[in-house]
Amino acid sequence: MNSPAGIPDKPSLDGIESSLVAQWETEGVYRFDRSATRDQVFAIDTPPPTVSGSLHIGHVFSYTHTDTVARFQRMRGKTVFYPIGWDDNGLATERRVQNFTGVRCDPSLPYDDGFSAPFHGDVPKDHRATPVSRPNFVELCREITHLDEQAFEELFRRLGLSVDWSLLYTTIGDRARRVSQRAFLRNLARGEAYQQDAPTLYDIDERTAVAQAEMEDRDVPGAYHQLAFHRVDGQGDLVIDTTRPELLASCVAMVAHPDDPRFQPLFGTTVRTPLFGVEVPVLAHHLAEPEKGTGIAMICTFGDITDVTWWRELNLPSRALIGFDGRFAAEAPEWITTDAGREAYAHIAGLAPKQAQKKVVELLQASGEMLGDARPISHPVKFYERGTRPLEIVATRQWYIRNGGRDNDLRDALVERGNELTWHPSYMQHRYDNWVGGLNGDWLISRQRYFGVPIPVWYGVDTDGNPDYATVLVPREDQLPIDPSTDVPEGYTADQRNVPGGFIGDPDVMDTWATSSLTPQIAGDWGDSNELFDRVFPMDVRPQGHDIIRTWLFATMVRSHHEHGTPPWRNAALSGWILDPDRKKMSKSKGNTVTPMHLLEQYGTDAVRYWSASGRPGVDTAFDEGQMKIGRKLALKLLNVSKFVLGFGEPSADATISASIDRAMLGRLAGVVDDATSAFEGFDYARALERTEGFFWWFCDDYVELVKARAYGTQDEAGAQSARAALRLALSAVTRAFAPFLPFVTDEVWRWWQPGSVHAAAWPTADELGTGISASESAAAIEPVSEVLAQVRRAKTEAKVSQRAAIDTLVVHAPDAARTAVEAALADLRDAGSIASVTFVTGEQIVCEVTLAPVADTPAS
RNA sequence: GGGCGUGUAGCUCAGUUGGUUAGAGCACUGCCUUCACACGGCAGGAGUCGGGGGUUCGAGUCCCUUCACGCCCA
Repeated sequence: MNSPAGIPDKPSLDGIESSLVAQWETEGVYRFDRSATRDQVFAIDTPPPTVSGSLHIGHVFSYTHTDTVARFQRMRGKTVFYPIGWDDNGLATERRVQNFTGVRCDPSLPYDDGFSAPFHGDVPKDHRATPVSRPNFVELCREITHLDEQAFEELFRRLGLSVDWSLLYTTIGDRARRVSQRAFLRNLARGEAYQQDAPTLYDIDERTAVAQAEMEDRDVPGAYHQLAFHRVDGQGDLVIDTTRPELLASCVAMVAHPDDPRFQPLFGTTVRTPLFGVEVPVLAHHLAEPEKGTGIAMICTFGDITDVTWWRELNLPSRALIGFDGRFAAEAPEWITTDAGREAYAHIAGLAPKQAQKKVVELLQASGEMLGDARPISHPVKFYERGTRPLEIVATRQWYIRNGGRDNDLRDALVERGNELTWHPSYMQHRYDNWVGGLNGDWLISRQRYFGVPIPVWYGVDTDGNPDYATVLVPREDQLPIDPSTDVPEGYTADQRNVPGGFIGDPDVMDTWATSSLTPQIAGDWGDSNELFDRVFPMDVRPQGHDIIRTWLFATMVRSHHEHGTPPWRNAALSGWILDPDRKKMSKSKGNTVTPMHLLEQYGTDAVRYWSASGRPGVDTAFDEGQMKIGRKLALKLLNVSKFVLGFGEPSADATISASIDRAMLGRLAGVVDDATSAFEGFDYARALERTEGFFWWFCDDYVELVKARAYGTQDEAGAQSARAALRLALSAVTRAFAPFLPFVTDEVWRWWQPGSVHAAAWPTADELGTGISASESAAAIEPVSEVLAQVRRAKTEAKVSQRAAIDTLVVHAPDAARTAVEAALADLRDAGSIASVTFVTGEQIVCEVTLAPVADTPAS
């Protein structure tokens, strides 16, 4: 058969990606229409990937899921707002820059405009980080992230994501800084943002405060130490168990459960701490656990979060000793008044907690105030999720945004906002509810870091030269973005910086989540003119990983609730993770990640997308190259069957689809299209793919085999026209139904015979297939025919002859209804099976007796 | 300790409100060089649906209980 013009003789998948990617860009297939009204728009709040290294196969997986939905909605006629951003600010980037270039930021240094980084990768192990100014450090961060961003873009384009690249943003870019600072100032004006001097979880290595969402418990070895406190009434000792004896100098009280009869008589009395001799009260609080240790504990400021609660609720003094450097204060504090106590403190002054513990234990053992030996245990301790040493609690001034952690009304309102979302899958909402319900403080957003969005305020400086944090100077919104370390507040001049009566800039930046919680506002260009924003907000869907519900999803909800009084989206679509073959989560730290580029090259993009799209929403999925092989097979099959079907040529203008089996095939396809459509509407791309794929293989294996002879013209003209028209109609619909999953091969074959891109074509509907045949009628017409065909094939396989081998007689035992269906397709069956004659016998089930034609002995005949 | 999820063939997974004999692909085995496709086609074997109990005419599906694994939180 000669291929018509436009159809290659040897269709191939090789190289189709690069030419189509370029074509899509030129044709603007995925360009957002800024004149569309909100009801015509489908808006996606795409996750901006963290730019700190390389993309791995997990990115391919989840971004493909969203892309299939975007393509579906576009084909349904929506104008799809599908932006992309790079999350490039934050600690992850700072670390990468430090490790890659061998520098560290020292904000006290002046800018050096001739500076260049000592290394670009391969920093020697013995290199001591070169200190650089903050502006130089930020420049390096921008340089390195820019390189990474180019690599990300290349991969995402190669992956065929139908994002509108003209909507690209970065979380450190001007637009993001402007939006982030504007939102903060609005929070501040409404009282949702506030500063507070309070105990804060603090990473002493990174030297920054850490939010509740960023910490995690890790089981670490520790030990119980039994310490004797001395009753002031001289009636003996009170013995406690503690894992942190080094904090003894920070002890402010003892605490036991109010119902505990062992300690009830002691409430209201005082004891003296061992070693330091500080007099502290014995108090009652319900959080004290009678079963834990000796049933009574010491409260230190601050050993853990419970200490903070006790400190607050029992109105205790603050006796913090560990500073920002993670070391004990150099001078003995004023509350230690005895000479012996001050002498003891001198031993731990300036030490880190671990060394201090060792020293305190030695001293206690020497004084006899520690009973017995330390008893090793394993217990959970709070860590910054990126940190290596336990968090300390340090009293500092920080900025917070109210998130319901200290306000039940707000908490309830945020839970209610969660109810306004449709969650996919629905059980993911529990994680949100649990997280919101379990909050125990507001959201700490200030970070003592460098590569981030500056907190856009200054403070007055009093006549003594001390910052007056109560006098907050703010910029106007039209001045944003600003950097308070270089910009000057209105009414001041630059030479008034840091001088009495002048001003001082806030040195901190915002937590990266404080900016990424505004992705809908950043992507939608929220601001003075909301021409774009009003067309896209609230967005239709937030796709994201289930592990960041407590951070990204929740934070975005908080900002939108405060600013807009609405959820930021209608749907939340949570994707699962990629697991390695041992069912462990793929992550960089485990070293089991797989990079995607070679897979895209080896199997083709469509094949990798096929594997991705077969991972069901929210379900963790094993990395499986086998699925990619199947995806490649599928793409090849579509290529080949398209060539075959189109090779029959166009049916005549008056062709009618009259053959029963043709109409039944289209009826089955109509049901599949309906199913795929409703699956997609519920974000279940995997089901849409599965249904379409199931139809497609049946179509190729059975239907095409059955009708190909008729389509060639072996029967009458009407039959040929019917087959050709039905084949083309089905091919068109199937190509479009596969388009969201296999964007390359579908567009390749579509362009052989249709104008424009398949991605600009309409999503198939049951109506256009025009049969009006129900699913059960289709099945009744098809299944007996498929069954007979299968039995004929089996007979040939068992006889070890070719499927082309001729059959003399076929006797079909079948119930009447099945017989009617088989007779309707009898000519096709005889062609497909090379069957000379067929007779029917009434029977319960379909059973075929096959008599093969004798095979000639001589090979030459 | 609380919450959520998962457990179906050697592997990866479908199985919608309970309804014939539990499905698909991979892998494996056999056959077919066939005129769209050998980067192919046709066919085959293979499962006590994690265990136990219950509801029901009927349970992979609903209820209870238990085990294993994973995740989130404390």
